[in-house]
Amino acid sequence: MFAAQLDLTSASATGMHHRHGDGSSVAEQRLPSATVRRLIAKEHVFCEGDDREQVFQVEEGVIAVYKTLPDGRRQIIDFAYPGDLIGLGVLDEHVLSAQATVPSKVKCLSAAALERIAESDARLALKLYKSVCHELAATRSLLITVGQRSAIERVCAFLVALHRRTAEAESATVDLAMRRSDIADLLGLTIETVSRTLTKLRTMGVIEIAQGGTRVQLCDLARLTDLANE
Amino acid sequence: MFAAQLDLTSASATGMHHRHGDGSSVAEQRLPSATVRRLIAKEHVFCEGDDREQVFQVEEGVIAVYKTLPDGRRQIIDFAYPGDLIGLGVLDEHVLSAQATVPSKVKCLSAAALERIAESDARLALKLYKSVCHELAATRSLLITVGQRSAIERVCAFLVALHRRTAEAESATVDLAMRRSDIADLLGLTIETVSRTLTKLRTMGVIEIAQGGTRVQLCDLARLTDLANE
DNA sequence: CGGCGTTTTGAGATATCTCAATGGGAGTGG
DNA sequence: CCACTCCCATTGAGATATCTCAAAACGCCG
Repeated sequence: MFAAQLDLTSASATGMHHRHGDGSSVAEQRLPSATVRRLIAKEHVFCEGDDREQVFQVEEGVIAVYKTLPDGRRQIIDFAYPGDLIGLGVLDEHVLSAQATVPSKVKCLSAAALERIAESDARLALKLYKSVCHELAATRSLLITVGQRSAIERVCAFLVALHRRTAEAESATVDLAMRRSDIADLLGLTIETVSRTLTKLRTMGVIEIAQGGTRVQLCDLARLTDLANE
Repeated sequence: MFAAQLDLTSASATGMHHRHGDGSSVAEQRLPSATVRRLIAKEHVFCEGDDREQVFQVEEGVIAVYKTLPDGRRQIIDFAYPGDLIGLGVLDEHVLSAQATVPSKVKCLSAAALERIAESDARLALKLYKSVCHELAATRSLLITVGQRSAIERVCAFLVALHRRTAEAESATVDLAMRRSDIADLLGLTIETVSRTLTKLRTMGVIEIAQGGTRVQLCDLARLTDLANE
């Protein structure tokens, strides 16, 4: 449920989520100063086929990373939350598109600079490696959800993962910060099925939905985890 | 359709540039000589939860990398073919299981040694990074297949990918080298649906099936690609 | 207040699954 | 060399989860 975790800025940056940051950043001095870009809902960070000039780190909001089939069907690969890196890869072009689901901010970093530095800096290269390993684990987890689970299991797994990923301490409430269509395209379901499943969970007393369907209270997290089948 | 691509032997054989200037290959000296392990069909290379002491490179055969849900449903994440690396990761334990689908051979490499070397060798670390990027791309591609495509599209996509991955020059024939159940668990379908879809493709004249259902001739590769929806 | 995008709900259609039976090879032992 | 068995693949028929199409309700913003 995260694109990549990487602490590129050292202790000087505050308010970041560092998950496996392990000390100061070597890249710090050499990376050109990063600019921040604001995005409105539905605005693209980049599109498939664009030159991969930059890598982005989410600062605020949610970015949906996705790919579309020729006929328009869309699979969301990942939602990127603050701290996550998007746009990493080995090619010159982006192979995925990335779009804000709500008003967001991203920090723009030079892809070339990052990779040039990594060529001589094992610490940074290893960090990139580990970040992508984490992203890979998240993608696998989604693959399992989409390949094997029923609609209700998928939605429960999504809610549990979202909670783990974004919940502030103690709070059993998650903010969806996206449309039903985004959840549907992540889970390989239709909007209607997502909606029906959510109301079924509400009827079962496992969740409560507020604020126009965007704020979800997880009343029975244990039950929810159980329904997700791990 | 591949776990990870990495030429570890040439990395050391061709000599890498080291910042410490000792002139010889770090990887070469410190990677313990690799042993080769033979596996019979269905034998495991490693299981989820095992200590991640080694990383393996497939030499012969096919290895299914998978994860099972508590209730036994299984999602195959990837088939690893000769040259592919399996077992890379950031944790001390394997999070996936790996099992030969046919008699196979794997080269065993020390995970600790590999990662220790990568800590001081940016070239190797960057290779690991790029390998995992490729694996990530393959997993995403499967995710899209499983999340968005119909049964016939999934099977076509599988056949096309298998062909790209394993076909010798000019040959329009692929060797399945696995059971229907393996294909089903990769594509998120049932054995019966895979079987029915295959015979439908045969009826349509797009493929021919020989040798007890393991050898498939792709009579109309263009059509097959088309049916896969890219 | 009106309009727009989104979500919810309903009812019927359908792709895929489930359960069950049949068939085919490959290997084994007589 | 021929049964016999086992495992796997195929085929069929009915069940069902999810999708599709359609309408109504909601919430937000100008």
